Amino acid sequence: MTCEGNFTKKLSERGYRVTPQRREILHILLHADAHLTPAEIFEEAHKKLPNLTEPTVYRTLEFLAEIGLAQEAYSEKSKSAYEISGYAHHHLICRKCAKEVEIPHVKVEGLCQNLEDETGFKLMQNHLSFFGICPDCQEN
Amino acid sequence: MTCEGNFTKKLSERGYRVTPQRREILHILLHADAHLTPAEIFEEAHKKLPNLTEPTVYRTLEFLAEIGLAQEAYSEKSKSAYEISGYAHHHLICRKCAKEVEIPHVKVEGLCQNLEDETGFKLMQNHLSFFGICPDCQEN
DNA sequence: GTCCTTATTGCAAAAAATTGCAATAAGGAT
DNA sequence: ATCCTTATTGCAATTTTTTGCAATAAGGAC
Repeated sequence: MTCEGNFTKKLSERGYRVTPQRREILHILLHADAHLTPAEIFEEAHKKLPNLTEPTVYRTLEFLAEIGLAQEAYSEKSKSAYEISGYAHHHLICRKCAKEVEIPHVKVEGLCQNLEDETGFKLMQNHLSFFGICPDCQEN
Repeated sequence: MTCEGNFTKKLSERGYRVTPQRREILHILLHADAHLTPAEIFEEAHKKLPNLTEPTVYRTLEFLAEIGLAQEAYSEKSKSAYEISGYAHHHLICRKCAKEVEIPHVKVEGLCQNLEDETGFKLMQNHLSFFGICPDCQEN
């Protein structure tokens, strides 16, 4: 089974079709160590699938996010970026140098629980982005 | 003094120019009860300033956010939206019906403090968006 | 394997957002 | 009030993202 097999299995189990395009995009997301923009994903996937088009990448990413296999990771200036859905985690991003620090979900869990209790909302929060200035940039 | 006077004053105090475009966009943001998209702001401002162009709206919003007079309020699917900078607050947004509940900053303050202490980052977090399903939509 | 249904893709076109640069006008100096 | 400097704007062109629709191909039935 290829590395994205677990994910394509979830697709077919849920009645969605497994296409080369979806397989390749999942593959790329799985091997990315950070989140990627649609443009980056297109560039990469296009090497393997020469007649893949941008609209397909955009629609596939949106689709994968909708069914929960990928998630949108908001980055600066509302440029969109995506990453594979894994363990819930969050990012602290420096507004100056763009350095990112990962925040484990446990840190945020208490707050989420409180919000759920108080508002009755069921949270689907698997990626928060906090912005700030990192220690290095504070000095300069 | 017009209603946006406080804001235009801050502009000139800090050496930025006060232009009809900036004045009008501030005016619109001030009278909005929610955050607005660049397109909505353009449409509105264009009535008063017929030869205002989109690029100016985009650049002005980005500029106002940069100097802290406005802030970007991330909404769904990374569409950008802006609101005037006031008291820090956050939103809990329903992914189904798009209903929004405001979350006062005090709820989030503790978490922010922890993150600052642990990472050394200085947070500039004046607007977080939490996503979930609201009580009404959970029933249906 | 072949056929059938329809989800998914690619293409073409449109809409939204961004960029570079010359023209304009804000605000200080005279 | 007029001039000067340069931040800011508008225009034109580009890039990015989205949409509609016909063509294709995934997956089930036979």
